[in-house]
Amino acid sequence: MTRLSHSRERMEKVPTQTFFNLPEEKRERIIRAAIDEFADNSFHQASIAKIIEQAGISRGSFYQYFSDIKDLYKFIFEKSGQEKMVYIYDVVSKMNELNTFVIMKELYKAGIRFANDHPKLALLGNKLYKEDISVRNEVMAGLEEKSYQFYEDLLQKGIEKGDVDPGVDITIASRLFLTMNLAVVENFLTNSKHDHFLDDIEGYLQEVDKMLYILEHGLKKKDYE
Amino acid sequence: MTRLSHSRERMEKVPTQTFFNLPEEKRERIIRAAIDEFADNSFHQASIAKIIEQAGISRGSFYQYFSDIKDLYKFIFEKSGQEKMVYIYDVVSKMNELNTFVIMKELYKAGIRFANDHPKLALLGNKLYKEDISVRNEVMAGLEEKSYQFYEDLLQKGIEKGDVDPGVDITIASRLFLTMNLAVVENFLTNSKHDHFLDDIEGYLQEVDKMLYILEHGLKKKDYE
DNA sequence: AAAAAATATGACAGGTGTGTCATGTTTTTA
DNA sequence: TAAAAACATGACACACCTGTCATATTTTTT
Repeated sequence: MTRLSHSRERMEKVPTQTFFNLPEEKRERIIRAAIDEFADNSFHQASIAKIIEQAGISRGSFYQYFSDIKDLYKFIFEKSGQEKMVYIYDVVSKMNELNTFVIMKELYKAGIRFANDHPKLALLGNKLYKEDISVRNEVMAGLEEKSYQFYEDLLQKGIEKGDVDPGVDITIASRLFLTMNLAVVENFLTNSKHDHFLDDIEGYLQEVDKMLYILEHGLKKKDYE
Repeated sequence: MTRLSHSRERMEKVPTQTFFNLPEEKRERIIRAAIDEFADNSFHQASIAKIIEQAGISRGSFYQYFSDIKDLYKFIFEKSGQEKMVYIYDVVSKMNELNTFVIMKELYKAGIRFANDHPKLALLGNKLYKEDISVRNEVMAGLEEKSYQFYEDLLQKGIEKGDVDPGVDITIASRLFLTMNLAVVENFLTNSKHDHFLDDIEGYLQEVDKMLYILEHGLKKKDYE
């Protein structure tokens, strides 16, 4: 209790307490408007003007909740991360038992399911990974390194389990893995927009299998002569 | 001759004839300013205001050479492509003789040498590949498809030569190859900026070897039991 | 119900950018 | 050398954005 009252410090929270005191409907409206804006625009193209316009709040109010658009971006990105966790939690929890390549496949699949259910969040996240390092550092606040670390651990465990070739450079492989994951989601998002609406994403998952086949076996022809 | 005179049509060239009539020194100043601006900023952040400021020309003059900033971007991107050609021409010409994986390696190496000699051009090109599809289509005008086609041909020849596993999906593999190429160059550019200045790029090429090892052999452990 | 605290508002100053245009200046042509 | 063509210039109108602030409204506290 004393704890709690102490937590109301002079340091402002990053979305302000005021923001969380808001009636849920209004708060949701702001969040939705922000997601739309960040899904459609790069960090620098996104504007407070458009967000408050769509959310139907005044400029003055915006600054009562966030100190600038970067704070809002951070908040939305974190929320997105939490939502994505829901999709990959099951896979992560089985990381020690399953074969490394099965894990990888499940991670890719989870990523696609997330993108299917929350296309705007996926879009927004992918956009962020394409931003300059300076923007990424400001908004993701070290989350990127965490991703790499996660994949490095996965591969390291894979070597210990005997699944993964000990000859591969783990740092490089994890970069490759993350990059490929982004490309896979990106590809899914563009295809599901333009082409036929794949209501079942199973068809698309076959594409992922082909991708993983390459990642697992390489491009070289096996069993000569 | 009649041909040549006919080519002076009512359709305005895209950098205007006026631009090419300019004294070389002035033209170069504009090109340099544009390269700087496009290397430092995204398509939407780049501005005519800053370019003319650095080049020391008036706003009115700019519009005598280009109809808007997109035209300038196109022009610079094309120039950059021509310059890059110089680096990969040798490799391309040997495409039929050499082993497919040797070709790939040489292509990566050529990309790195290009980035080493012309970091701003490489930066600018990499930035463009990260832009939205709409921007890419406007500026690259189908050049992207050409890149994919090039890699698909390389892989197809590889299968015919017996180098490449016929089981791999060529479309996906070519996407992977292009993506990796971008990542490699990106990585080189960031490293050569922040860390120690690698005056010899040979050290960095070892990284590329590790990358290609994965692409060639995959991540899976070989020779079981 | 009066005072205090919390929340909301939009006008405003100031910044950056674009494309145009009337007006110069220089070069070429006749 | 006079007319025409080519080239250069920067002020201007308009657009879009940001962060602040005096003021108004609502809610909570006393």
